[in-house]
Parts: sequence; structure tokens; C-alpha cells
Amino acid sequence: MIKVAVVEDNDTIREGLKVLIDGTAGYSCIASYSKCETMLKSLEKLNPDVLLMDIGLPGMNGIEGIKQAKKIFPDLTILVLTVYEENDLIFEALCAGACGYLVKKTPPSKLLEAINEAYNGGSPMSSHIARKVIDFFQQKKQASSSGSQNILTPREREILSGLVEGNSFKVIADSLFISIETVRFHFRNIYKKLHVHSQSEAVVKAIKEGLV
Amino acid sequence: MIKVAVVEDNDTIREGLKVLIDGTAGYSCIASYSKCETMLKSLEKLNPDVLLMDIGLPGMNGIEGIKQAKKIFPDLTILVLTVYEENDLIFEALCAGACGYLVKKTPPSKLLEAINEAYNGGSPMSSHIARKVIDFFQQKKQASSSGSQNILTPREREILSGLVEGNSFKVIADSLFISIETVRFHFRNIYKKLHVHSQSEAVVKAIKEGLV
DNA sequence: TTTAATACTACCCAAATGGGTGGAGGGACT
DNA sequence: AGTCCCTCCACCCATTTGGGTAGTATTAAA
Repeated sequence: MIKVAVVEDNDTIREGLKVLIDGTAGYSCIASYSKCETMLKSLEKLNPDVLLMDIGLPGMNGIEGIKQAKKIFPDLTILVLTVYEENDLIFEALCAGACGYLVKKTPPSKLLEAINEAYNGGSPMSSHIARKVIDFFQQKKQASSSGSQNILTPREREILSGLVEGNSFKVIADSLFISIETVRFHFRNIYKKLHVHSQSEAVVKAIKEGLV
Repeated sequence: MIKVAVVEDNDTIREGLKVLIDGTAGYSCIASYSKCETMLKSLEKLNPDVLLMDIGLPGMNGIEGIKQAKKIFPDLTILVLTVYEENDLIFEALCAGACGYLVKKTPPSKLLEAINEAYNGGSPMSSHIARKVIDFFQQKKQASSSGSQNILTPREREILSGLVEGNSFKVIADSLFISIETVRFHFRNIYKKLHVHSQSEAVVKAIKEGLV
């Protein structure tokens, strides 16, 4: 029996979910809330297996609700159920601790299946949501191959890598068997090319643009 | 009609896939290969909609094959079909350009459905694979909440953020309306706590550990 | 072959940074 | 009331770094 708790501000939908879950063998809706705040208060006593959450809520933001819930129960399985398919919300929810992301047009049978999958260690989401997550992985690659990668010479990339490893000019010089003056010379050129003026800026840019 | 190409070294499985795909309305297996190399050569002429790839291949590595194929057709939809569920392989394949990841125990009906989803802009994968991808997102958070996050005071995190934004001590001091000496003081403490000795090291650590 | 790009070295100077010491004020907890 | 922690500021000093200028060697392209 999977114990499900629901947070959803729309009364109709919330009741519908409760009926659906309670009416299915193997599932039980042990609580339903219209706000995060009330859910958080009673979360400890209830100890649900899966928390089904809307994230377009009045009052406390759903994302924040996920974070809070995860603080109380780090291992709690949280499924987001929403109408939003914006990238930002998806990533925020997943980073906050949601383990699955469902859109509201998901048919009831799929919804129940998703709850079951989540309960068993899976991460149910529609394949379109999944694509957005995957795209996120590939962004790095794309940025580096198209962007500032090629403006640096191989030697310059080597020098810059040294910095990202956390080395000082002196250490970089020694490891490459060149003078520290040469390292400084290269960095001056690197800075010009990247339009930065300090180590830290260069490191940030190198990491963000995937130059390393 | 979705044009599918298959790369799979096991003759039995390859033929099985071909029969399955060709035998289903709306799908056509326009080519099947046992090696990446031969696939790459004829890829341009064939122009398939979806490429179904094994990644445990003799000869060229499947991951490498994905990269090469993506070079020729950056928009090609590639689905990985494999027996491996190791994290590393999943991430490598996805970063290389695969848009979906299926395990070989996937039943034929699900396989066809997955091809269709991929063709229509989705990223089919089993919910267990999805969970691993999601976990990757949350690693950052976990590392920070359990690790070095809490050893820094809120003010120190604020100061460190300024550095990661690419600001100098002076700019950080001005933006926080405090003396540059105070900024320096905080950084000395931050360095001690993070066990680093320079800006760049601190920036790298801050980013890697998700302190920002 | 001339030219350009890259890699390398050196010296100069001013500014920024790393590190040590000391001290002041406020809030939280005992 | 005392203590601890966080925040804040200041002065000292040695080193590192950012930026400018100049020059040589090697290699690849024009």
C-alpha cells in the first residue's frame, strides 16, 4: 500500500486526485492540502511514501515547499504535478528535490503508474520533460564547440587549465617547465581574449563556457 | 513513416530489431549495421530519422560513434539501446548527443513507442535511468547541504558569491557597503575553512561544491 | 621568402592579494 | 553576567598579480 499525500490548491482537482488514489487498490491518499504550509506542519506525523505536489500555489511557493519538505524528510519521494512546462521551473523543482515531474494532462492511469514508479526508485516524467533535462546536459558541449573555445590557442588553454586546477602562476610555470613571466604573458593574452581582468573572472568564464 | 537505422553487433538482435521495425506500420528500418564505422560512412546518403545504437560494440566505441554521427548530422535523433545501466555510460552517451537511453529488456511495444516519442521531440528512457539523471542534478545540492555549505557563515557565502561573479575585493566591498579590509578579513576565514590559498582555488571550490 | 601567428623570456611599476595581529560591537545561548 | 559567534574595521608586510614594453625563436601560412 503506497501512502500518498497531495498538495493542490484547486479544490476540484484535489478531491479528484484523492478519489482516484483511494479508489485504486494498492494506493491510499492519507492526506490532502491546499497549501504547503499546512502540509509541512503535519508531514512528520503522517510520513507519506510519496508526496504529490502542485507548484503553482498561493502562499508559499511550491519550489520552496519542496525544499522545506526535503529538509524534514530528505528521503521523501516528491512528484511535481503541474501545468507548467517552462524549463526554469522544471530545473528548479528537480534541483529542489523533486524526483519526477508530471504535467496535469497526464491521464489517471499514467498518474498512478508514475506514483508507483517513483515509489520504486524511478523518476517518472513525460518524454518531453525528459528531453528538456537531456538538453540541459548537452548545452555544455554545444557552448564549448561553438563559442569561445577556438579563440584560445592550445597553449593558452593549457595555461588556463592550470589556473582552474587551483594553481598559482608560479606552480603553473613549474609544471609546464616555463618561466613565470611566460605564464604571465599568456594570461595577459587570455584575459584580453576572454574580456576579463582577473583570475577569478577567468576561472568562472573557463568553467561556464566549458573551456576546460 | 519513421526511417530508422540500427547499429548492433549481435546478429540475432539486429535482425530481430529489423523485423520488428519493418513489420510495424509507420516504421521502416532503412539500414542496419554491426559497426559504427560502416554506419558513419553511409549516414549521409541515408538520412534516417532515428538512429538506434548499441554502445557495447567491437571496434569504435559507441559513445565515439554518437559523437561522430552528431558531427555529420547535428540534429539527428539518436537512441541508445544497451544492456548497461552504469551511470558513467549513461551520462557519456547523453553528453555525446544521445537523446534517449533504453535498456535491452525493454519490451518491443515500448521500444516502438520510444522511437516514436524520440521522433516527436521526446526523450524516452526508463524511469530508473531518469532517476539517475535527476540524481545527477541533485548531487550539487546534496554535496552542499551535507558538506562545506554549512561551515561558511551567510556573510561569508555572500562575500564568496561576489568573487564568483567576477568581482574584485574592492567591488565586493563597495557592493556590500563594507570596508575592503573587512572583505579581506572574510576571505582569510573563507580560505581557512575551504583549505585554499587563492582566489582561483576558492572560485573553483565554490562552484564545484555548489556553495553559490 | 616574407609574413603572421605562436611560444617564449625579461624588466618595470602599481595595484591587488594573502597572511598575521589586534580590537570593537551586537546578538544568542548558558 | 559571562561566553561564544558573527560581523566589522585597521595597520603591517611579503608576495602575487595585472598591465605595459621589448625582444628572440619556431612554425605555418601567404
